[in-house]
Amino acid sequence: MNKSSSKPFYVDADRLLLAVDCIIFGFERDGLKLLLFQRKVAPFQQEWSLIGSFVKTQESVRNAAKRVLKIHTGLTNVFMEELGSYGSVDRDPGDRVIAIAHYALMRLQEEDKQIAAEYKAQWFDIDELPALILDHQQMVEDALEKLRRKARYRPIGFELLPEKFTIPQLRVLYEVIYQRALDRRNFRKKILSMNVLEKLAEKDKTSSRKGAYLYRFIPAKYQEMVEKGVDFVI
Amino acid sequence: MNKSSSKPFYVDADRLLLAVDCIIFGFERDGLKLLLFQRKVAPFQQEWSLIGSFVKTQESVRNAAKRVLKIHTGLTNVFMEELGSYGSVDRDPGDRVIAIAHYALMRLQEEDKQIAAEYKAQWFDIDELPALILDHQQMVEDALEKLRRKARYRPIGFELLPEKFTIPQLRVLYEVIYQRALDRRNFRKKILSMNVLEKLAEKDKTSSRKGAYLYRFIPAKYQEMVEKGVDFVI
DNA sequence: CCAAAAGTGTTATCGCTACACCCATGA
DNA sequence: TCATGGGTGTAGCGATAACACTTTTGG
Repeated sequence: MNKSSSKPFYVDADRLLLAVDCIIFGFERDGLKLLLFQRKVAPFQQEWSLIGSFVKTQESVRNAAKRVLKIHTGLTNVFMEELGSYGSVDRDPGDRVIAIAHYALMRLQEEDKQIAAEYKAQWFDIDELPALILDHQQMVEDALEKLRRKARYRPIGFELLPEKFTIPQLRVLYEVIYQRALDRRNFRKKILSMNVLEKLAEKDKTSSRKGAYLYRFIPAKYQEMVEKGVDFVI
Repeated sequence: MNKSSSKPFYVDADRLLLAVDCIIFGFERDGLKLLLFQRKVAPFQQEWSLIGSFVKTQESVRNAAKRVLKIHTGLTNVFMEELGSYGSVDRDPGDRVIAIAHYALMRLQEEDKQIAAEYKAQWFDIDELPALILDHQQMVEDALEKLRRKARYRPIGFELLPEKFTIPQLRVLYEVIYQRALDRRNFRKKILSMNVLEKLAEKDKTSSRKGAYLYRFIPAKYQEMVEKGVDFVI
């Protein structure tokens, strides 16, 4: 396949470089993390950067973003969504490049940290980020804002939990996203009133002596909730 | 300037066609309209299409969208926002083209209809659209959903009104966006409780014998509201 | 004088917030 | 036995929703 296309249409249009950049948030009990890596190519070689790649002629934009994610984390089933385009003329002194930013959300586990290390990538605490190249700082800020807003009307947080989880785990997740404490009783009440959780007989005892009951989403109800766009927590 | 760039970086990356498409909503008392035109170029020549254009090397994505808007409506100061990218490989049989869709919102006036006519563009009732090319139907649906969601936490509707407007006008606007009737008393109460409106001495008598008082936004309060992202109406 | 739209208040309900004590358990 | 996190209920407040009559005025 020829890079500049063999088709007979649109022959006068400019051809541009199109990149995807991924803002990858990691969720841990003590806060949100961001995955950054040291750029391998010039310009700005070795500086801290979001992970990204150019979009190829034979892949969709979304697949390009998935490819980037897989390469740098090994993961494929991660919540990811488009943030928006960054298309000013001079954003990249290396050339005219339009970036389509995507943000992803994942639960951080030890294995993820190791994978990241292999690629010279590193997880940073969200409020202790190093200087980033280009407009990546702006992308991160925009992604955070979108994430928080989104969490209000889509059950985003749920994407981050294992199949079975406890209510305190779910609450901590939202506390991390919103960066503020939520009332335990009110949170439980609200969540349970949605009737999307099924209480299991098992308990998780990893974080307390007493143990907390595990829950699971009822798939049909959960799906319904996603579609209706339920107003969530705050 | 060379189309395929003279810079020394990123030489191995594919170069793609990037387009902007604009979903232009027009607001009238009797409902939302959409601006469509008959495509001038092959493939799909003469079929109904959103308005769009390829992004040039020397313009930002946003400016490309503004350019499209200006060409087809003559307007420059219109509320417009990015909707998202449409980047699947086969979306355009003419070539590999990534589209970045934008949606815009404007108050429809007679003059706009004339301008549109000159360009063989036409305003359609939102629920009487003709078949559209490519994935434009999908773009319109996505834009509508985003518009309605957005209207809940940003004072979008206000962008559509003239400087002086009546409360019934504002209400009709939200009724058109949400496609349902709103209670007159509750609407007025809620709007006034926000303290962003200044009541003027004049009345608008174009739509009733009694006449309705004109109002104006208090710029500082309005700005504040935009930034805080007030929860709105429903 | 009447048609047509503008303007106005009250009440019931619901959801959110704030808040404090007991429970189960492993060490 | 005690330290730690899990689990529970209630009362007050504010916001929303439902609802009907009066006012103005051009024709």
